[in-house]
Amino acid sequence: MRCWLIKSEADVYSIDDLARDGRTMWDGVRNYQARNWMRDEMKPGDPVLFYHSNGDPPGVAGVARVASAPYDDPTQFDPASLYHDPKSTPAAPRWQLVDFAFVERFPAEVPLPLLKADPSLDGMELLRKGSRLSVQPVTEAHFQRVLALARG
DNA sequence: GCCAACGTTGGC
DNA sequence: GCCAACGTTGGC
Repeated sequence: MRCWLIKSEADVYSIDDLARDGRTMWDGVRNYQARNWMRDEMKPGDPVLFYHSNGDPPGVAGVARVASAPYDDPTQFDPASLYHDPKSTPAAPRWQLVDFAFVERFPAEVPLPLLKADPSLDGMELLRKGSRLSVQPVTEAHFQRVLALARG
């Protein structure tokens, strides 16, 4: 089992939206590295930190878990979708995704400055300068540390 | 709103 | 295959 982190802008799709929906299809990822993690490495049941990017401050808002095997992102075939990819066909799809299910919402977000200030999180991909990957692996130690921070 | 970091595209 | 131009992400 591996641990993960996914990013979403809270005003686009937040942990509260996931709590309401129960589970969701993580569509629209159009970065090959992020796709590869979902397609090749994620397993149902893997725990996932849910990060709100672009907040003031940004921070980790809760926990989800991988809730499906990978499958083709249907939005790539839909000309009406923002995520339509004209170079992608059902016979040769480019983009795969997984579903995520709600696990918990933290009482308060763990803010990015707190993560940055924590020496035990050194090396976390999220904290790397210039890191933009929206789906990324997290070590179990880092995952547990974020949970500990969330529980104060 | 600014800008650094990064990924992708396309000309050559 | 190189690399400049461009678009996007995301913190500040």
